[in-house]
Amino acid sequence: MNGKARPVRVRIAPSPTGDPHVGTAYIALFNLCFARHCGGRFVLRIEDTDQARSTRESEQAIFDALHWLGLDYDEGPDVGGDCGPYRQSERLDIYRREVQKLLDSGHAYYCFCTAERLAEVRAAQQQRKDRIGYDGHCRTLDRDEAARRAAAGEPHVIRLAVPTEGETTFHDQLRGPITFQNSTIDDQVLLKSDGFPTYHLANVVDDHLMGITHVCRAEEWITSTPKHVLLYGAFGWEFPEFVHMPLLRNQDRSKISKRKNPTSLDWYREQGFLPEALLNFLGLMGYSMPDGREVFSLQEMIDSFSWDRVKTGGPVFDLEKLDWLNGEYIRAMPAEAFAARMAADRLVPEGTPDTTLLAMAPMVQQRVKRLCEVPDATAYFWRELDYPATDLLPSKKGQPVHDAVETRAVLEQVRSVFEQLPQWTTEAMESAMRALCDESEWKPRDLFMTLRIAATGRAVSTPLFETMEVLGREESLKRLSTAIGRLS
RNA sequence: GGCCCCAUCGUCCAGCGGUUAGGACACAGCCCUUUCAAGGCUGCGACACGGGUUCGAGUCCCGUUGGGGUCACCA
Repeated sequence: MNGKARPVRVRIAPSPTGDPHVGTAYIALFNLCFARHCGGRFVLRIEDTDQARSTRESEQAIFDALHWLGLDYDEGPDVGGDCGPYRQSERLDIYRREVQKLLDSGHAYYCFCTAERLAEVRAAQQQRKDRIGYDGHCRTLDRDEAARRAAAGEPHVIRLAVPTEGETTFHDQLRGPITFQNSTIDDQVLLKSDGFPTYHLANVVDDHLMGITHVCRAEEWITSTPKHVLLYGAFGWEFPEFVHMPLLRNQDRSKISKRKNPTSLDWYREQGFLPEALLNFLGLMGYSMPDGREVFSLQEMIDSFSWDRVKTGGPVFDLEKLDWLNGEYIRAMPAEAFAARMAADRLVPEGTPDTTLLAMAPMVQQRVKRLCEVPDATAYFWRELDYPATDLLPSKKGQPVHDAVETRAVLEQVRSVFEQLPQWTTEAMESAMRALCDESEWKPRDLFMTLRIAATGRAVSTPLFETMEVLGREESLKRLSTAIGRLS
């Protein structure tokens, strides 16, 4: 359709407002996969044309989030490139220069309508159930006169003169041709009264100047695409290929939103989702591997990438599946890596010996889905937890199996066995305890649970003897004594 | 409401005219088992509806319904 020989160049163009959005990562992922698959380049452009809402903090958060995810761009504000500046607020002269061309060719016109008038027009249209849009009031103004007024400093915007008749069609990579009647397209503002361009103008000008060959963005942009197409036409520029990705959805199928879903990438990072897992999950939203694999790396997605494998239906964002996937990635980590991660993320007390972390790692990895669960899941490794004495008494279906006297007696036996155990190892402890069961009325199940409570303070824990091995003999005996004390 | 997009299990995907409609998450049961996990096995569960086209439609076309997006000097 176009760009036969042009090297592939794609971009994401987030606006730096609020927290870095999961949708940005989603679109970035697909752009990056396509670019890398074709040996093209992936660009980050900051669309900060909304002076009121854009902030530098938000911009920095976008950089950080993208880098955290490993969605590294080849060009961007913080990494440079040959097509800069990559921040629209630094390209204002370019937009003014370009929009002047449109003014000269009659494709755009000055508009002096006040916000009040526009509101009135809109209200009237709404009441009459008319088409909503600018009524063309200033379109017929004398060109020279309008230019004079503008030059004299009268507040104004510049609008696109959309043809009143005919239709505009563009090709979407995933959806085929999409047609709009020109009569339904508004005379969009191109340059705002503050001298800043609107998204529409800046986006088209920059995509052209930056050599963007494929505009892959979210589905919500489809309705503004004909305006962009008209702009390319007015400028006499070559059209890019358009690719509109489906929108991520809330459970109720509305566009994913902060109120109904966590949308901040910072949140995912804080919760302890691994970048690889989040990327994999996002890839699952709308994409599938040729062999049906659900767990795959970014590189594997890049290698297999094809628009043919992208779905158009809007996927519901399912945190439960992300949790499962994150668990898969956590379990797949080498124990050394997980241990290092626990320390680096301060999920464990500072100064914890590597040997301890390494011993714990396999037990913990298997039991958490998010890294943020680690501190609670390992609490009893660092301190003796409080618990009611009754937790120590084994019961079956609510009926007591051993009373406090029996339980205390067996714990004292256990303590003396453990004190004399030649080796403080899982194997030694387990065989000693099973032997004790053979000689007493205690079933392993009951004894082990009582010991589990004594050692960890919880009915749910990492494997008993492995845990006690990590705790060490001294600490374990101390906790046994505490338990015995509670039954006195 | 106008315009535009979309439509296979509850959810995410496979299917690109001929399939007992497959997999994953979740859920349920069983197994393993010192708890919880993890793992294994089994089960539950879908082509929105109506017309065409065709020897034959989940697959192609049209309509209906449903869902979504968009109608700003926000992107």
